[in-house]
Amino acid sequence: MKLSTKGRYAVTAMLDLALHSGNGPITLAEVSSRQDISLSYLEQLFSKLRKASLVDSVRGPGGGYELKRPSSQISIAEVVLAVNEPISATKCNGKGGCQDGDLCLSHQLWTELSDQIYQFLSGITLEQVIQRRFVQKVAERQNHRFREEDVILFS
Amino acid sequence: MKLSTKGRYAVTAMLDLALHSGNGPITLAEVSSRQDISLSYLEQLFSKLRKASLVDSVRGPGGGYELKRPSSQISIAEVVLAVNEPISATKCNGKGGCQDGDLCLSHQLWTELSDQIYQFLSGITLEQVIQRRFVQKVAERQNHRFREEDVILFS
DNA sequence: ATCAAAGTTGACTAAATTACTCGGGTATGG
DNA sequence: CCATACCCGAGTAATTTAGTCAACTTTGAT
Repeated sequence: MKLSTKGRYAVTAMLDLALHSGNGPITLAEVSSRQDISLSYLEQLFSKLRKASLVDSVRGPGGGYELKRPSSQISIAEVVLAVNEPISATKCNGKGGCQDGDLCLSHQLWTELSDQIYQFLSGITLEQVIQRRFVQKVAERQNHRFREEDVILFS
Repeated sequence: MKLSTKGRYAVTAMLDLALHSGNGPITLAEVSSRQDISLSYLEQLFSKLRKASLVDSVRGPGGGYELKRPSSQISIAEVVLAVNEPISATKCNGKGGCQDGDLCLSHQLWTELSDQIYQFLSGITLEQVIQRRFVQKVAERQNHRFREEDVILFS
C-alpha cells in the first residue's frame, strides 16, 4: 500500500467523476480542466483504472468515462491500488540466510502493517467521502449543527 | 502522510534498535549489516530521526544510537513522518479561482484522509509491532469504527 | 598524546518514480 | 466524412529515493 500524490490524483479524478455523474459519460478534458491535472496524465491513470474495472469508457463523440459501480461500492483502497505499482516487500531475496531472522521478520511486520492500512482504506468509499462533504456544506448553509455521529468519517 | 519504502526503512531500523536495546548504544554498522540497508543511507535517515528527537546519539568508540523513549512510546507515525518531506497538499496555489471549487475541496478531503491515516498509525507503537499485538489491537479499533460507520451511513 | 571508533555533514550521483508531452492511432455519433 | 474522444507507446523533465565519497568531530582506550 503506497500513499503518494499519484494516488491522490486518481482519487480526486474519481471523485470528480462521481460528483458529475448522471448525465452520461464525462470526458477527461472536463476532469482535466476542473481538477487541473494534465490530460495525458489522466489518460494514463484512467487506462489503469479501466483495466482495474473501476470505470467504463465510451469512445467517440459524446463519449468519456463513468464509474463502473456506484460510488458507494468503490473504495479508496481500490483506486489507490489501481494506479500504484505494488510496493515490493521482498528485499530479502538476495540475502540467503533470511529464513527466520530479523530481516524477514520486519519485512513481514511491514507487510502486515501495510495490509492493515489497506483494510482501513477499503472501508472508505467514494460515496462516503462525497457524503461527508455534502453534510458539511449543508451544515454550514443552514447553520445547523448535526449530531457528531453524522460526520463520523473524517473526524 | 506518505507511505513508501523510505518510511519502511526507517521503521525497520527503529525496530532493529528496539529489538537490540539494553546493552548500550547500537552502531549503524550493525543495523546496516543486519537489515541490509546501506550505512550512508542509514546515516541520512538517523540524522532526521535524531532531529525529530526519536533517537539519541553517542559519539566516539562504543557509541551509536538508542531510542530516546521506550519503544512503547514511539509510534509508527512519528517515525514515518520524521523521514518524509511533508506531502504538498496545496497544488491549488496557481489557479486563482480556487476558493470553494471542487479543486480545493478535494484537496481538503485528501488531507483529511491523510490525517486519518496519521491518526491510525499514531495508535501503533514500535512495541506493539515487536509484540505482534498490533494486529489484534488495530482490528479491534477498526471493528469498532466500522460498526458505527455502517450503522449510521448505510442502512 | 595518539589512535581508532563512531557520529556529523555536505556534496555528489545513479536509479526509480512521478508528472507530463507528443504523435500517432481507433471507434463512433452526427 | 469528420470531429470528438478514447487508446497507446515512446520519450522526457522534475523529483524523490538510495547510495557513495570525503572530510571532519567527538571520545574511549591504550
